[in-house]
Amino acid sequence: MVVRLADVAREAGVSPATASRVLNGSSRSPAEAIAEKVRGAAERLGYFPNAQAQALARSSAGLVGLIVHDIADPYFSSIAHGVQHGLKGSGLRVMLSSTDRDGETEMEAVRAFMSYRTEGIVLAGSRTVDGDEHLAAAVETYRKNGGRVVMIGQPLPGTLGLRVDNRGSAAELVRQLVALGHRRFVILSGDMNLVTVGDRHAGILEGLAEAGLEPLAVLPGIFTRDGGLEAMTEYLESAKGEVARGQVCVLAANDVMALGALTAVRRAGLRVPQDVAVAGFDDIATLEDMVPSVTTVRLPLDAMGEQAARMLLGEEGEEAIQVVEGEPVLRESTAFCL
Amino acid sequence: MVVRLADVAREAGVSPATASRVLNGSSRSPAEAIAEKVRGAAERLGYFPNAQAQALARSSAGLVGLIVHDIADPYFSSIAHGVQHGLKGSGLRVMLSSTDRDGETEMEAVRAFMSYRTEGIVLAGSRTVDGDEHLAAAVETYRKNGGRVVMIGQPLPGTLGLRVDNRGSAAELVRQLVALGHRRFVILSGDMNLVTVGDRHAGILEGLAEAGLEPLAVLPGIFTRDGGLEAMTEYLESAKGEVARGQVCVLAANDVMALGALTAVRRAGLRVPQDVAVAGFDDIATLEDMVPSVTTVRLPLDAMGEQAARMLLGEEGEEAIQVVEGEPVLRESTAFCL
DNA sequence: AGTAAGTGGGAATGCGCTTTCCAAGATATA
DNA sequence: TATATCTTGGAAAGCGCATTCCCACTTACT
Repeated sequence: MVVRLADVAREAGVSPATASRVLNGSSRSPAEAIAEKVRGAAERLGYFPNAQAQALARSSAGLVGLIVHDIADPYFSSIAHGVQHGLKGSGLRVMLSSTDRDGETEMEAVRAFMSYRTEGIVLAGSRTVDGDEHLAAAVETYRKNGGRVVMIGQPLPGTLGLRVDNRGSAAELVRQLVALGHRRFVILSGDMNLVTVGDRHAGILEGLAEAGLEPLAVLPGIFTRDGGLEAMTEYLESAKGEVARGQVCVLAANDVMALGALTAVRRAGLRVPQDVAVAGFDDIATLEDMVPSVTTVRLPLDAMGEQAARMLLGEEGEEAIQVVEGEPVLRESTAFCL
Repeated sequence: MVVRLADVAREAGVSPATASRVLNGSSRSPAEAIAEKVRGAAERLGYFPNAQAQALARSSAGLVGLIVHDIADPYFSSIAHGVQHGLKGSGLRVMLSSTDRDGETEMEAVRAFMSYRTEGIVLAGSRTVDGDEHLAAAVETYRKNGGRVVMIGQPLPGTLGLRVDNRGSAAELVRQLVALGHRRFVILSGDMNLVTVGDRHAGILEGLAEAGLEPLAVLPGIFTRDGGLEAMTEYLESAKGEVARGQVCVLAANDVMALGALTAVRRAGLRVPQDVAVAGFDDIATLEDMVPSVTTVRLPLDAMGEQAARMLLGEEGEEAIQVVEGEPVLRESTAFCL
């Protein structure tokens, strides 16, 4: 049914060894006349090398693993795009795992990638405050077995990765907002068990402290658009007075939460930014088409994915960890209104 | 360095055959006492099966391929999410290829998936009007070699798939807009070489024709947000008069183009929907947070991905092709203004 | 012409696992 | 007790390919 290398060799009247040398970039390549015969035979028979067999023989599978929390989230899909792009031309294929933020699923992905002998793993998605020992152990095992791991966000010790300066960037955002005149902040935090959330939170508090301020409220929630919508809706219900007293500036833990919050504000019949100013974090693509445009901290997501891929390929010098600074981008959604 | 099954077997004092039977869901399972010894040994040694070797021995790799035009595009990332979800529990892993709409890259992906002996391929992304013979041939070869192919959009003949009724849905959208009072339409078409674009275009014309209308203009462009932005900007430059004469309704070939168009309109200092109404197609997630909310045709993207996965698994009866109807969702961006 | 060095192709081995196929022991039936 | 029927674990043969040797043969040089 399926054409094997041996079939091609027979058809071309050569040995499997020769056929192999012709069809795969071997260091030794046979005479052109023979090579031509082999290629002709392969073409005629419709030969496709069996990647599993190659992987076994070469003990290298030509795969890399990509783990993200949610591929439908623009944050991760941009990174995924960058990774694909960065891998282009390397001959490596990517295995994707979208874990829906489930730790067990994430571990399972690492184990699977271990089994598939992927050359490396790009692991995007926040670490959690408490439950990472298992993941760390799995990653460690993976590395011991010869795989490279590039983490985006907060690299685990020993791994390569891009460390996003969530804390510093958040603090800087707050500084700029304070300079604009804002004083009354509400933090829309997301799941505090996520390290990313914690860091951004800490950065915000730091920025506020520098100005001698404290947040009016801290709203926990889920780290998604709907999470932002819910938490904000609830807040606006319970704190009508606060908002009536003057413009409030909501600092969301990421952009999708900010979008949810934005919608919540509008549904409550309030204006952005006059009544409630809103800022996000990440600078996902759709943000620039919003009206009012939304303040955020820009992260070069696509480039980060690409760089992660290059680190995996070992093309990035031996800088184990690179720090990514976010750049605050002040837009209309946080215009200060007396 | 790396632990093999044979090592586990030796450690447990059994044969490799027995170890294999214990550790992988074989039909024959040894006595519990022995099984326990084997599991213990595997655990102690940190054994991970080599998926390549298993694939070779079983001649089945436990992989499925997923090909999308651009994983960063919310249309595709939603589908990808659905596919992942639909595969959950099947033990299948997904190999991703984001092709950036390049036919050659797409072909390469099919070939790679052929080599990796994936059980099937989910192929999302529009066919092109002219250049599909190669793809069709590759897909045909793939199928002959025993793989299933599920196409989302316009299934090629012989493949399984979800056929999106682009034409009918577009016509229906137009009907509803006409009923609202709109008469002056501009079509923002995207690359007419894409079948999806052509179908939606045809549907729009059909809807217009029913009302005895013709489009004011047809703007070709690239099938992305920036494509929409550019084409619309250009149009607004060159057709100031047209817009001044009264509200124009722009029908974009998809949502991301519509978002670009929206921004173009605003940058030109015009109002949505009073001066220019805008409608998209797909109903990507961020649409609901836009102000004004954007009219579109809703496609159940996530569910489509999930269903595609199930079709690949053969869980969907033997209906080879299922038709997906889009549902027009009229929102503020197309409010009719005299 | 004779030897050394180089070339090019093939036989054979092994990558790590699954899966027949066997054999030996256990149990059952007459 | 002797024969038939299950069970169970192991030996061995692949799965499809890359690659190391090895050998036959050229070419270069003295």
